Amino acid sequence: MKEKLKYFLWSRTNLNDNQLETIISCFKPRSLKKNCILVAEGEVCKALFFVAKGCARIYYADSNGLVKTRFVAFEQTLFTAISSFITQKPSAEVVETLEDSLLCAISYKNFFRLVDEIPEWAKLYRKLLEAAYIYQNEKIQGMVTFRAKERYEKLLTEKPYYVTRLSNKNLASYLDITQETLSRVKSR
Amino acid sequence: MKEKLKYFLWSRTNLNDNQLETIISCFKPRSLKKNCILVAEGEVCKALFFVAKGCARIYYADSNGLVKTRFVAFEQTLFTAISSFITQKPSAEVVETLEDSLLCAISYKNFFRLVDEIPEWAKLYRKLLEAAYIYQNEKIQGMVTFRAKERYEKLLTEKPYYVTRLSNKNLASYLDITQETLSRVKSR
DNA sequence: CGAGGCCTTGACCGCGGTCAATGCCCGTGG
DNA sequence: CCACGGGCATTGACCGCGGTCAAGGCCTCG
Repeated sequence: MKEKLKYFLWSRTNLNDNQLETIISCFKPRSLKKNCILVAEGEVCKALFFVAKGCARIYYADSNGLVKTRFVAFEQTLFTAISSFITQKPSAEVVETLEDSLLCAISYKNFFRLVDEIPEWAKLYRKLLEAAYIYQNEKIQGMVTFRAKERYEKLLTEKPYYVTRLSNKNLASYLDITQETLSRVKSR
Repeated sequence: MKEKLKYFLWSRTNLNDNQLETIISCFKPRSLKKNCILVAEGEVCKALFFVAKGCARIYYADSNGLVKTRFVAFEQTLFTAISSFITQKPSAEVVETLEDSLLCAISYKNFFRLVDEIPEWAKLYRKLLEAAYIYQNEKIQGMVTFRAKERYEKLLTEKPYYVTRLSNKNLASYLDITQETLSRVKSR
């Protein structure tokens, strides 16, 4: 399982073997059933995760208790409840597996120790933040400029695995529409 | 004008005097009338700006040509068309002054040269990215969980200067509603 | 002055949310 | 093995928020 993490880091950074080993030894493997809560609402997010297998989502509940999915992490991605992870304040967001999954987790402490000690790791962190920002920005644009049906069709062509791997319920939540309208949209 | 930038950096970092001077000397002051375009659509954003006086906004046009305001930078803030600045690809976003303004600008080259040379500056950049991410995340949450009237009222209590300093047109664009509904919402 | 932009108000209507009924699938236990 | 229950998906009826279009008034600036 750690091989995937190693390959992921190796292919995206200029870390040397020593550094790679130090970093990877900080990650702890975790095998989880589907629908496991990794970070609960109100809890401080103390880890960052890598998905070796399966997938997980990050969601929050709006004022009416409706579930809004901010992000779905599939294989080969690093993710966490970023805001809480950065600020170490209680998280409005919940992290939950959507399938039986194999994850690797690094603690807040170790993560930021490495940021201070290994410049190349700090650089990776910067890249992550940049990517996360750009992702959020595009998501906002999508939500603001496209209507329900267009958002679905865009996702279907750009990231079809979202449509195939997620249940309608979760997909609808990710697109910020209701199950019912997703169902209608799908059937033309 | 540079005094404000100096104080801004001094109060937010641990840069020593030498470093502060190097950094500040990289910024070029610019005095601009209102409604000046700093970065046009399709142009690569080659600078990051500090607002000493006045304000500027970042917006983009949706598929129908409607203007959507992503961010408004008032005094004492660093800002840019982040996505384009990071990737050095043509910007979908436009940067425009909303009032007669005094800005300081640092070029892409100098900015990232400093990131490599001065760790404390790299740290500031990280903080900026973190803050930008958290800002976007909250904006998404607000758009998804509140309706037009609630968004306006939230902004009115949390950042009243948005309501007082921006024209209805720009405020509506920032809230992602039309001028007409903003007008109706304001009059109860 | 006139022209153009901004704000307000009214009439209309469509997207998509809400509620409800029904059917389907699947895991669990008798 | 089947019966049952709960979650998910589908479909229909309804309706409200907020967008669109249009008209009229006001302010600013050349």
